[in-house]
This record gives sequence, C-alpha cells and structure tokens, in this order.
Amino acid sequence: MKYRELAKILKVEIDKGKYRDAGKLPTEPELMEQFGATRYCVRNAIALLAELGDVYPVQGSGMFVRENRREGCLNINGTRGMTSEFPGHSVSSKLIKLEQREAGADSVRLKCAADAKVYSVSRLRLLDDEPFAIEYALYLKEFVPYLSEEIASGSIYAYIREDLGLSTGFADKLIYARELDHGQADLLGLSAGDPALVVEDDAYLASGRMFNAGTVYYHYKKATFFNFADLK
Amino acid sequence: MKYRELAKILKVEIDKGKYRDAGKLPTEPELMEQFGATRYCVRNAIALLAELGDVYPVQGSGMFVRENRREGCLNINGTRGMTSEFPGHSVSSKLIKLEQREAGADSVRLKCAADAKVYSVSRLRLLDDEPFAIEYALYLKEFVPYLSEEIASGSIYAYIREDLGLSTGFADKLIYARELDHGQADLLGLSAGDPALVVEDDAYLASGRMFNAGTVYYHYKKATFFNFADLK
DNA sequence: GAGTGGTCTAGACCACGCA
DNA sequence: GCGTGGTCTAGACCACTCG
Repeated sequence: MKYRELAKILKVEIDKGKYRDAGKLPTEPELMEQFGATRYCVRNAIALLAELGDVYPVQGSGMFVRENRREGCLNINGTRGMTSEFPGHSVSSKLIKLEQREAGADSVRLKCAADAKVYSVSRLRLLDDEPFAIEYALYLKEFVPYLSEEIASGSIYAYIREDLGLSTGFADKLIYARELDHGQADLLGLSAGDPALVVEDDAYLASGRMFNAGTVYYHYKKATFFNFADLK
Repeated sequence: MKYRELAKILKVEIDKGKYRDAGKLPTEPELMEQFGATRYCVRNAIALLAELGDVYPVQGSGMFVRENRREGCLNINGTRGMTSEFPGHSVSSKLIKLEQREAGADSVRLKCAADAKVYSVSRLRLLDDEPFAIEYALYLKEFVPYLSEEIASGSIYAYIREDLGLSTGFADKLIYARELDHGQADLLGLSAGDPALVVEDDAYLASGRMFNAGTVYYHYKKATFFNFADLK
C-alpha cells in the first residue's frame, strides 16, 4: 500500500462522512491494521490530508476531521483550475483572444528570453453561464507546444496535465483588489470603478521551470477564495 | 540535532544568500555530514522549508532555492500578524473599540455558546503611520482571559503566544473584494464605494478549538497578499 | 552509471491528553 | 497510567536526472 493511495482512500471516506460521528479518524495502529499498512505509510497519508486541511492532529488525543466553510469558494491553494472547483455547476469559457507571439516585455515575468514564443490567451470565464472572471494568460510554447481555440475553450490545465503529460510543481500567487476599467466591467456585467478581486498566478513545472503566467479579474460579488493555513 | 532546529539554521542561511550562487542546497548526504544529522532529520527540515516555499526538490537533481516576489506583500499563510511581515517598517495600531460582551449572534461563527464571553476589538492598523487596514476581531475570553488597551494597541498575537503561552494550530481564511462604506473609507483615507480587499480569518488553537474570528478590510492600493501553493 | 531525491521497513523512545 | 501522536535510528531499495 502506497501512502498516496491510502490518502486518496481516506479522503474519499472523509468526504462521504464516514468519520463524522466519531469526529476523528481511527488511531494509527488501527489504520495500520485496517489497511495492512506500515506506520510510515499511515503517517505520510495523514500528513497529506493535514496539508489540505481535511484533518488536524492533536498529540495525545487523535486525528480530528475538520469542518470548514469552503462551499462555493475557490481554494487558493492547488490551482487545479476552476473546472474542478465547482462540482455540480457548469464552468465554461468564452474565448476572447488566442494568439502566438514573442514574449517581449512579458519575458521578465515569465523568466524567459525576450524572443521566446508564447501563447497569449484571454478568456471570459462563466459559472452557470454567468460572467465570473476575466483571465489573461501566457503559456510558454517551449512547454505547451500547441493550443487551439477548442482547447482554450475548455480546461487548459487538464489538457496540459493529461494530454501533454506535464507534471506541475508549484505556483506563486499575488492577490489584491483593483477598480475595473470600462472594458472589463462590460464583460463582467458590472460598472467601471467597481471592485475586482485580482489574482496573479505564476505556475511552475516540477522541474522548477516557469511555464505559465496568468492574471485573473474576478467578479467581486461572485468570487470568494478560501485558504487553509498552518499556524505552527 | 532536531529537524526544526536544522530548518531554522538553513532558513537563515538561505535568507543570507549563502546558496544563491549554487542555486541549490547541498545534497542530503552532504547536509547529514555538515550537521552531524541523520537523513530523517535532514529530510524533515527540508520538507518544512519546501512547505514555506523557500526551496523545491527535484528528484534526481537537487534541492533548489526559490526566488519569489514576496517583498512588501503579506503572506497569506501563517498568520503571525502584520507586525512580523514588514521588517524595516513601523507597524502600529490605533484602537477604535475594546469591549467585553457576550457572543450573541457571533456564536455561530465562533462555534461557542451564545452567552460565552468575548473581547471585541476594532483597530485601525497603520503601516509607516499611514492607514493600512481596519480590523474587527473577536477573542473568546475562555482562552484570552485578559485584554487591555495597551495590549490591543500592540501585537495581540505576540501577546497570545508569548505571554499567554497558547499554542496556535491553524486558520481558515476567506478572501474577497467589497465596496467600502463611508465610515470605513474615512478611516482609510479613501472614498465610499472604493474597493477593499477583505479577509475573514478563523483561528484555531492546536487543540482544534476556535479562539479568534477576525474580519479585516485592507487598503486596496497598499495591500497585496502573497501565496505559495503546491500543485502536486 | 553515478548521484540525486523518493519510498519504505522495523523497530525505539518521547511528549502530551485524558481519565 | 495508558493510549495518543511526535521524534528518531539505521538501514534498504526505487525513480529520476544528467553527464
């Protein structure tokens, strides 16, 4: 039994509410026996769940299941894209622009050569067919050699991971608030000067190479982000 | 050598730029020898640094030091309070309100009894003597038995941890944008209707008990949050 | 192929909570 | 005092990168 497998199993059971009555997971020895796993495996699996905020350990007491207020919120960790964040809702995109060009001034942010080829994608993202966010994104052609209108209208991240087989590593985000300009406001069905929640996202491959830079303007009445933080 | 000690040592060395030329840390065997530590210790220490985004591991290659854009940004993980986020700047607070009362309607958010005693604190937080944020916070008296104007004018978190000796565990945050009302805008030196970056923060002790709920309205031209996310 | 980090085993003892 | 999770040891083998 691999610890990532065990983590997935436990995560499903937690989400199904299996441990809700007890409020806590079985103890380490119990889990070891139930899954025929070593303590190494059990502890690593639980560490993954704790990182995600599904569970918290109390020394001498147990592994407690966490209640949290994340319904309808975007998790700010784990950029798995909007598509996977709203189960039961329709997430779609209206392509505004898709072009291939040289990085130019964007080479600073993308940490690449000025003449490196990039795809530039602008999309209006819709939640249940209502305007939700405007996304401006750049992808280095070196890593994402092909993008079509069809792909860009769907989940680009799913394409990158599943079809291109790239393994993503980590991401930096900057979050701030700004006023919308006229063009943005029109797209979102708001007025110029209204607030926008802005997220700049620099995404890296597991190799440490940056491959994607995005800036997203979220509808301030519809978008709320959720974050789980360790205070240790 | 404990792994938390080693992590601190390495963190200091990284911040001093010791590994900047190489771009990476010494290998695990090298660190084991340098610090007379076991592999368990070395790997746990590095895992802590990786969680904070200071370093990323590439299998078969090494542990690379990360460059990031966090200068002048508030780290959204690790609520160690504003005070520790702006070294070289003056962080102060102007107390607006400090009262003790029953939780009442706030008992839902605080997950406590309606008649539980709470301290309610409102502060205008200043960065270099300029208005930076408005903070509304509640502290359960059960865990924070005493708060004075003097304490509330300083770093409440430092007081809770160092003086009261409470061990904090984790926190949930909601992040969104809203329009400022007249009173808030006046305090921040902005206009009503201007954007605010709002953070709701529910903080828990290591025991899993919630002890603090806060809502902070940040000056949208001055506050930017930084987040590091693992995409695995 | 040599060297890197990742996974895993099979133990031991420690620190803390709770009754 | 017992049961919980936390730390630690001393190994082994696997998966991956890179020259």
